[in-house]
Amino acid sequence: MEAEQASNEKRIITMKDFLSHISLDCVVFGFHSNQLKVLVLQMKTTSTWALPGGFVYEDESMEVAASRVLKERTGLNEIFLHQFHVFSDPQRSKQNPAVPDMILAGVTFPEKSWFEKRFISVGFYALVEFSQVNPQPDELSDACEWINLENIGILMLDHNEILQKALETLRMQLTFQPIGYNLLPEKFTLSELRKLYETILGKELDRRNFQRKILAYDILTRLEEVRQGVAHKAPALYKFNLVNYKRALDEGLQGRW
Amino acid sequence: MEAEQASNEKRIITMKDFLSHISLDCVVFGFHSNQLKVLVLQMKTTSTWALPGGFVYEDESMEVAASRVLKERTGLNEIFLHQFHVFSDPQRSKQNPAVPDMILAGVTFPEKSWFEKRFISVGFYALVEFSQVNPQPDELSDACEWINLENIGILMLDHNEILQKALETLRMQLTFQPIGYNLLPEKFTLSELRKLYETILGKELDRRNFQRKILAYDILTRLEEVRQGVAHKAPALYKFNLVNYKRALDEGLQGRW
DNA sequence: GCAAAAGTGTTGTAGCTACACCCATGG
DNA sequence: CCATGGGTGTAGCTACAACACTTTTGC
Repeated sequence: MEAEQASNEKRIITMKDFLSHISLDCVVFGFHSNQLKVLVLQMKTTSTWALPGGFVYEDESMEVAASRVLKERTGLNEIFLHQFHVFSDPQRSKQNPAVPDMILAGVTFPEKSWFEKRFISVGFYALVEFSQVNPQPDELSDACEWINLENIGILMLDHNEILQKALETLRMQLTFQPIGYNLLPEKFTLSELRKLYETILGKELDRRNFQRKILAYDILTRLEEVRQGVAHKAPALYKFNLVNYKRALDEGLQGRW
Repeated sequence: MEAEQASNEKRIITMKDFLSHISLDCVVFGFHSNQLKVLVLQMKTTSTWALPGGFVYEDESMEVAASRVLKERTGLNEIFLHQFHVFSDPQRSKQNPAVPDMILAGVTFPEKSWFEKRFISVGFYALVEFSQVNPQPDELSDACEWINLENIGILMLDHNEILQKALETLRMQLTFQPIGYNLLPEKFTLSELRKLYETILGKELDRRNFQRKILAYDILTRLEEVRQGVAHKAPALYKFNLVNYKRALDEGLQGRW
C-alpha cells in the first residue's frame, strides 16, 4: 500500500505515453454455391492479402466507420455488422506491410513517427448477401475478391487470427440466433439453409431433424413456388417471416436457467 | 463505380482526421452477503461516481493495461478479466467531468486541444473474490467503494450504459460457462452459489433442481466440512474441481445443433 | 416441538436423435 | 425405372420443471 502511494506520487503522467492509433478490420462473410466465402483485398506493393479495414473519423462511432468502409468495398448500405473483439497486442502492427501502400496512396500524417506507433484494431464481422456485393479495392489494394473460407492462405499482420475469432463468434451466435437471414437471398430452400449451417459449424446435420427444428421456430414462410430446373424432386422455396424472426432474435433461442 | 474513383482521387487523406484517444473502463463484480456489488470511484472535483479505468501504454495490450489498472484499484494480480464491448459514440466524452481532476492531478498533455478529442473506450468486466479486494482510489478520485448493484445511481459519462452491457454479457456467459469460481471464496455452500446465480439472472431458481443440475456438471467437490454456526441444518461446503471446471469451460455447457 | 433450511426422490412433459417410409423428378 | 434428394412420421431417450417427502438444526 505504501509502495502504491509512493509510485503514485513519483509518476508524472504524460499523455504522450498513451498515444495509440485505432483502426478497424472487417470479416465479411458471404455464401455462394454452398460455400462460405470471405471478402479479402490484395495489397499493392506486397501482394499480400488482407481484410478490408480503415480508420475512424473524429465524428464517427466505430460502427458508423465500419459501415462506411464496407459501403465502399461492397456498395451495400445497411449491412448486418457486429463488433466482436479488440486486437491490441503491441507487436501486432510492427513492420506494417501496408505502410508503403499508404505512402504510395498519398496519405499524409502529422509527424514522421506516426507509423511507428502501434495500431489497436476493432474487429467487426459482417453478413452479406453474396449476389448483392460489388467488390471494390481501396486505395492501398489492387484487388478485392471473395475467397472460399477453406482456401484462405496467409493474411497480412494478425488478420488470420482476426478471421479465426470472427468464425468462433459466428458459431456461438448461430446457436443463439437464427442467422441466415443476412447471408441468403430472399427466397431459398431448406437444403440451402442447412448447408449454410453445416458450413459454419463445420459438421453435417440430419436433414430431417434440421427441417423440423428450424420450422418449429416459426420464423420461415413457405412459398407456393418451388425451385425449378434442379435434378430430382423440386424443393419448396421459403422466405424469412420478419416479424417472428425479430421476436426470436429478442428472446434468444436456447439456454434456460 | 466512377463516382467512387472520382471521390478517391479528390480526397486527400490526412491522418490528423483520424486521431482519437483510447481508454478502458472496468466493471468489477464482487459478491458479498448474497448481493452482487460493483467497484466504483468518486471523482474529486465533481463527486460523481465512475467506473475504474485508465489508458493503455504503447507497449501494452488492452488486457495488460486493464490488469495493471485493476491491480492498482484492488491489489489483486491474476484477475479474471474479459473485454466485452467498445464504446465509441462520438458524443460520449463531450464535457468530460474528469478533465478538471486530471489537471488537478498534474496530468500533462501534448497539445491544448488534447482533451477536446473524443475518447473511445474498451469495456472490460472482471470477477473477483470480494474479501480479497482492498479498494484504492486513483489520482482523480478520493473514494473507491463497493456498491450494491441495485443501489448504483447515476455514473459519469456513459458508464451506466457500460455497466448495463457488462451485466448482459455476464448473463449470456452464465448460460454457457460455470461462472462462480472467480466470485466465490474457496469454500462455499450450494445455497450461496445459487444466490449468486439468482442475483445475476435477476430471478429465483428452484433450489432442488439447481442443486442436481450444477452437481451433474461434475465441477464441484463436496467437502467433509459443513458450515458451522448458521441457523437450521448445517449445509455441506463445496469447492470447485479445477480440472473438470476447465474441461467444462472448454466444451461449453449448452446449445447443441 | 416447530420453523426453516438441507438433502433426496419421483413423475410428467418437451425436445431431441435416429431412424423408416413414401413422393417427385431427371437422367 | 432407378438413383437421388424432398417431405412426413414415429419410437426411444434425455433433460428438465414441478412437485412430495425426509432430515437436521437453532430457538
